[in-house]
Amino acid sequence: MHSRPPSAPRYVVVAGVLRDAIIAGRYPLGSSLPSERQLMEAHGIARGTARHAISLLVEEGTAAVRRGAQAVVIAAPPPPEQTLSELLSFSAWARSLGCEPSGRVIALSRRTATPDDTAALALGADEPVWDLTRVRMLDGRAVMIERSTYPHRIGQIVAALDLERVSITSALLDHDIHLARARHTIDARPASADDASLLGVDEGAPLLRVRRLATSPLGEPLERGEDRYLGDAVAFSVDNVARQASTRRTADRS
Amino acid sequence: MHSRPPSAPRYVVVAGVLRDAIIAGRYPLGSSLPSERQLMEAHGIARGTARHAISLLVEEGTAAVRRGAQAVVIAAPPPPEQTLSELLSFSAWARSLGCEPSGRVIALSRRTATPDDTAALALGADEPVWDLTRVRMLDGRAVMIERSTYPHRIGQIVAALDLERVSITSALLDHDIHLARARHTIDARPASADDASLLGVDEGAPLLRVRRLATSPLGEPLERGEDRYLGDAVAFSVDNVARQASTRRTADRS
DNA sequence: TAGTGGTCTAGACCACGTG
DNA sequence: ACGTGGTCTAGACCACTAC
Repeated sequence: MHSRPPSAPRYVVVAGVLRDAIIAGRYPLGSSLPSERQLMEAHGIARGTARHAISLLVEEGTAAVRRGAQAVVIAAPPPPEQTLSELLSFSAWARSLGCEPSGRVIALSRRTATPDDTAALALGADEPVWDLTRVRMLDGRAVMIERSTYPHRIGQIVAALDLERVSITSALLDHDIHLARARHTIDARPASADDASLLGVDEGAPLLRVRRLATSPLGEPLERGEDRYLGDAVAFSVDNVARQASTRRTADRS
Repeated sequence: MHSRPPSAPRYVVVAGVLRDAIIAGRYPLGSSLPSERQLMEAHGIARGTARHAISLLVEEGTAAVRRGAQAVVIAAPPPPEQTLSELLSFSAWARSLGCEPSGRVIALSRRTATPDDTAALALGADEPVWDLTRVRMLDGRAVMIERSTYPHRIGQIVAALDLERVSITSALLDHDIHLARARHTIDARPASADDASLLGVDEGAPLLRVRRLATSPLGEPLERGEDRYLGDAVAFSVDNVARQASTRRTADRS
């Protein structure tokens, strides 16, 4: 069963009941969910609340709705992970895979922001920033090089951490700093000589490059990063639904 | 101005008014949008309708809301593209870049589905499928190899097309077949000998591999594809918001 | 403390698809 | 023809933020 905190909104509770019923096989793939009016009756709620519940299932890709027909189950409910934090936190992701995450700090230093940094991180001129380079490992195997740049306010906190032991994401949370949004840009690049020696591959080997800008709930940039993954170790999955603007192909930069 | 069809829902109209005002500089980045009560007054609408309008801006990443405070502008409104169709249609994407799309058919053939196909495309055993391989070009430069597999029902339609001239996506639309959802899995692979000669690069060059499963609004698989892009010609961007489950890193398959 | 967004109710009319 | 989801109204109470 999907357990929920005591006083969740009614629409969240109802959505959870439906999810559980789907998992239990009560509504197989392709079958219809109860109509909004039926949900009103069954749970003693108003129609708006029933609609809200179903809309949660639609957002997460579990159900699809058509005008004039009841909602249809089109996929199994996803596990209740914190998807974004898994994407931003290597540690959280590794643990969800059942792997032991580890890391080695290659470099940590303070410097003056370049014009490039001030634009991307919305800084004033000449503000200091922090650079952090790490090699990240799954069960002892190096799979990724992570190069991050932090504004000084964040870098101060990061620099004080035991980076081999604690997760930056969760340490920032302790300081009430929430990474709430992120934009990732993904392409393929050949391994440089540096990359190659850090990851133990040949120079020129295909790496998946992920450039990242993570922001607070209000859009203030908190971290700028470039990760390079072993091309055959990691993949990114994206779900796209018509009418949602989340993923796009971008032009070449050559 | 963002023009809209005559009888759009009120909440869409109001959202459009807000978008236009943001673009016009009336609500700069970081400023507050009108409160829901103010929108009720200004547009003569109920609060639910005002909420709905703002929620559109939140979904598309233009605004952010916090309990107790008015919504805040956190980004410029995105262009009114059909993002998914741009992702699924090379032609539409190319035109949005101001490039001339073209393509060359390498192979088109019918064969019996493998167990792999029947699982991915939800087919019966031994159903026929169609394979299509194309090289795709932007302004005459080969940037991508596209390998698609279609169930027979779709393949029939595709095989009858002048593939050098018409877009498959729009041709399917004429047959009332809507590609409404897609899952993309992205990683980096070295160019095979075949890839290399088709794209005019060296064997082993880094390619961005995108595996795709496109489905109807109800989740019926319509196309399975594997695209290989020149690593330095194309990138994918993903926007992630906390609490939404759209993108994830997946484990290695080695 | 005043105003805000988050939740919820109880009605209503419409366009649409399914039976 | 009927039931469905899509839209919209007009209230209400609460928890939270800003001042």
